[in-house]
Amino acid sequence: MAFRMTEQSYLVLLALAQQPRHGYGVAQAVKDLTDGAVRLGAGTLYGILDRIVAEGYAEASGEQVVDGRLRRYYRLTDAGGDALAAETTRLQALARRAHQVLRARPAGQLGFTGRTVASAV
Amino acid sequence: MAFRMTEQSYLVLLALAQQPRHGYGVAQAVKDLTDGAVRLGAGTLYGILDRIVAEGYAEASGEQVVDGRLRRYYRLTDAGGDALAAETTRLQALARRAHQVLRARPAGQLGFTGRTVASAV
DNA sequence: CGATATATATCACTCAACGACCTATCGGCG
DNA sequence: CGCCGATAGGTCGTTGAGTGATATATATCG
Repeated sequence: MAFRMTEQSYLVLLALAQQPRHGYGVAQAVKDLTDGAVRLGAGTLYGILDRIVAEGYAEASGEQVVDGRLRRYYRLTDAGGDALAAETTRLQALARRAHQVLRARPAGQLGFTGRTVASAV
Repeated sequence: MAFRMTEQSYLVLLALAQQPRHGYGVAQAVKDLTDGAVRLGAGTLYGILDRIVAEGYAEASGEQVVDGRLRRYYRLTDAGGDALAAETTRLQALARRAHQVLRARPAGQLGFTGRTVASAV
C-alpha cells in the first residue's frame, strides 16, 4: 500500500513545491526542471497526480477557466513538503556518495593498476 | 528496447564501480551505499544484473568457489562507467535544483504571504 | 537438529510508466 | 474556411521493473 516515491512522482512534488500548478503546467515544469530530459505523458502525469493526492501529498486547489480552457490546480500539502524534503536529503546523500565512488575510480581505469584482486577466470 | 536507468539499476552499477562483485555482494554493497534504505531482493537483483549485462554495462568476470559456495563475479564495462557517470551528473543537477526549490520555500510556508495567486475556487 | 547467513536462481503477481487515443478550445497559417 | 500545433483535460491497454515467495545448497552457530 505504501506510496512509492519514484523519480517521476518526486519531480511532480518538486514542481508543485515551486508553486501551485495545474496538470499541464506540472508537465512543463518537470520538463524544465530536468532540462528536457524527463517528459511526462498524460497517462503518467494524471496517474501520479491521483496517487500523490490519495497519499495526502497534494490537494486540489480550485479550478480556473483561462482562455476557455479549464485549469485544475494542485497544491502541495505539508506532508508532501516533508516527503519531498526527506527524499531530497536522500538523493543528495546518494549523489554525494556516487561522486566519491567515481572520483576514486577515474574514467578508463580497469581495476587497480597495482594488482588485480584474486584474478579469477 | 532502451535500457531504463532506474534507481535500483543505478545503485547496482555504482556498487560494481567500486569493485567487481558477485551478486550477493552487490546486494550488500547497495544496502551499504544507501545506509540500509534500499535492499535488493533476489528477484530484483538478478533481474537487474541480467539487464545491465545485456545492455553491455557489465560483464561476467569469472567464477570462484569460496567455502564451497559459488560466486559469480561481474565487472563494470567502460560503457557502464560512462552511463553511471552520466546518470550521476544528472542526479547531482537534480539534487542541486531540488535544494534551490526547497531553500526558496521554507517548511510550513503556505504560498506567498503577500498575496494569493488569483485565488480561484 | 534447526536457525541464520551466504549464494544462486526462477516464478507469478502487481502496479507504475508509457504510448496511443479521445475531447475541446484558441491562435496562426494558407 | 480548414488544418495544425499548443494548451488542457482524461482514459485505456500494454509492458516491464520490482517484489515476495519459493527452491537449492553449503557453512556456521547454538
